[in-house]
Amino acid sequence: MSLNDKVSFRDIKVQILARIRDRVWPPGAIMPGEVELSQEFGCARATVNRAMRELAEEGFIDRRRKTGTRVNANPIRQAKFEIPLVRVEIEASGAAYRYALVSCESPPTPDWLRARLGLGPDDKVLHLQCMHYADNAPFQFEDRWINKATVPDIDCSDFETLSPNEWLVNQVPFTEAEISFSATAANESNADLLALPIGEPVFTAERITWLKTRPITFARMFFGRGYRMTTRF
Amino acid sequence: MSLNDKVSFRDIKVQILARIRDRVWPPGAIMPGEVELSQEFGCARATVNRAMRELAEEGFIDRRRKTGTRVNANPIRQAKFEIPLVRVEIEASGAAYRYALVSCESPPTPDWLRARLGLGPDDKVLHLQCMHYADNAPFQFEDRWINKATVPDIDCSDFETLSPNEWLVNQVPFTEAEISFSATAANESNADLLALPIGEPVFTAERITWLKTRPITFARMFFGRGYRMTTRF
DNA sequence: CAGTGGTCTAGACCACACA
DNA sequence: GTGTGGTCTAGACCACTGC
Repeated sequence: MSLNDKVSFRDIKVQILARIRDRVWPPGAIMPGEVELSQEFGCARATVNRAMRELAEEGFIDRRRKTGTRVNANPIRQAKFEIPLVRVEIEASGAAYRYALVSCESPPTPDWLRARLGLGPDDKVLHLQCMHYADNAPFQFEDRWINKATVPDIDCSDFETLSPNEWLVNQVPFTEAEISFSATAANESNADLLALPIGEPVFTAERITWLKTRPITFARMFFGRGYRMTTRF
Repeated sequence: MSLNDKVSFRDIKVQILARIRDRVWPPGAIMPGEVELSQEFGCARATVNRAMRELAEEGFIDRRRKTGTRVNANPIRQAKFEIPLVRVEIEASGAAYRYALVSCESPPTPDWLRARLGLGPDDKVLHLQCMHYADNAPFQFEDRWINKATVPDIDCSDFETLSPNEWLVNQVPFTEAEISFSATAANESNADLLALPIGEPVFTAERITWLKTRPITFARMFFGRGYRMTTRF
């Protein structure tokens, strides 16, 4: 016989989820406490605790001291997206990756960028544009500004063959990032490179990264026709 | 004095992250084992374990039995997005929410939908279209198909005043979902409702949900001008 | 104040993966 | 085999919060 196997926190998660799904504990209801459940399941309270902690992280239940745990009525569920390097994303799809630098210069810092990143009046930036291809089809056009104050040893020559994304990941750690996604229209600066007519919808990502409170880089990424970002849970 | 406070797994996370950021343990390097770290930090192994487990979940490190733990070279960091009800999202922004049903019918099931959801030849569907407004400005156009086999007690009258999204959340639990985001062009069916010229870029979300293996609903959501999905980490 | 979750400990055994 | 992470336990104390 081997019913002696210990109860795993995974088993408990499954059980609890089933009861939530089957409305044994309907949305908004208070569930039994950890002690009670640990007795029912025949395990330590810590085990129940881990199960419920994870369910709370996943947004199924809401836990508060003293009040107890209740089933979440509005399942504000969350979608996770992995944000890999472009090169990795392309290679994972089985396509051949190719990188090309389009332009690189050190222009005067535009005011909008100064405002966006909170740059001081004397901070200098590097501006560069590059393309990522998948099997020679345009996959992504990257338009990036780098704060020279945060990344001093930087030069256009660094990016002849290596994408700035990859270079930065390897050279500069970051502590915070903000990403946003939107739909924009292809314009003069990116339509040609993406092989799209001007005005065509383009899936667009913007990303700012900081090291502590100092801005490192601002990047806009324009994806080729038909790009989708997908997740499942 | 009170240096006697116990070491928290949070403290350990901070310490470890700092060492990773400062390249004390460079990307790809093997870190000390749990036992060693617990001695260094003066705490139980379980505490170090929890800290490192969370760091692994967050994608900073890679853990394997026997081999040990190494710092992730390619920070495949992940972005989390909350997917709340439209109504909640709008109200959270401080705007007034308004819902309007555009159309509702039970047409023959189109072949593309049959294929997309894996429906049988006799499965019937409900098709409905509705609008979500924020302060009377078009916020989202929702175009949804519901599988009547999975949601039997359903009728167009249910959606006169309550959005299908909200109705489904309250009536039908789901176990799995797939969401994807893309950029599309406004077309005859949604341009008017969103008050956009045809061809204008539209941020678009598609969502399929299942109860175990049975498809519940397929929805396309088209967002009004300038919509952005943002996250920070 | 009292009840519930949050966390830490010390110890144990297990599972996996590499040598 | 043997070392590392993975998990469970039993017990303890703490922290928040509603009464």
